[in-house]
Amino acid sequence: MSLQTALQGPVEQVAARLLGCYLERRLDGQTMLVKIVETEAYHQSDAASHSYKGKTERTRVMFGPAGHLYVYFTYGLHYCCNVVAGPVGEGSAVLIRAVEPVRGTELIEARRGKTGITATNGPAKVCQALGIDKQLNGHELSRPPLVLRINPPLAPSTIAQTTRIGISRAKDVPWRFYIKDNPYASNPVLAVK
DNA sequence: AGCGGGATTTTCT
DNA sequence: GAAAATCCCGCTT
Repeated sequence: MSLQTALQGPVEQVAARLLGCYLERRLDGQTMLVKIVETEAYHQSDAASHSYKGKTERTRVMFGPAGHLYVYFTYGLHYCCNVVAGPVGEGSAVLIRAVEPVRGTELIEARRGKTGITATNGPAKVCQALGIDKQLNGHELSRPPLVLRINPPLAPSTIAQTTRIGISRAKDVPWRFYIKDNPYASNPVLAVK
């Protein structure tokens, strides 16, 4: 399955599709490999999305080709990263909310100053762990030093679908996805809401 | 265990 | 000028 094929179609479907896929990050001569365990979908038709009000300097990448990385800065000190989805001209992307370390766990925990699930169970934590900042905004995820590797789709019965976290508009849109029973998914308790 | 505030800067109104 | 797709610490129960 190619990267481009996996990123086309409805963005909420892409968000579910990215669960179980790997991100490979080269940094300072070392490699970190993580599994995506939690995502959220955002689309220009969605009031919670940065792309809702149309293309701006900040959201330019969201409207570009699929497979690029959209990085934004928020709350004065945090970065969050998204995988751009859909055709050029459509403002859609998938927020990477949580990952599970597969390789390079020691480096990840050292970069975060935390161990265990608290090292990577939140969108800004993922960026800090993997060293993702504004320099990687617009980066092509088919090329080093940051590669998105598509894995076989997970069985639907292993995926949980809920409303999104940390937004004030379109709270009822159930576009958050995570791998059931995965301890690295952030705050599973919110699933019932 | 749960709540509340502070950090800190980009972006849009 | 205010809000923001967050995180962490410290205080209270």
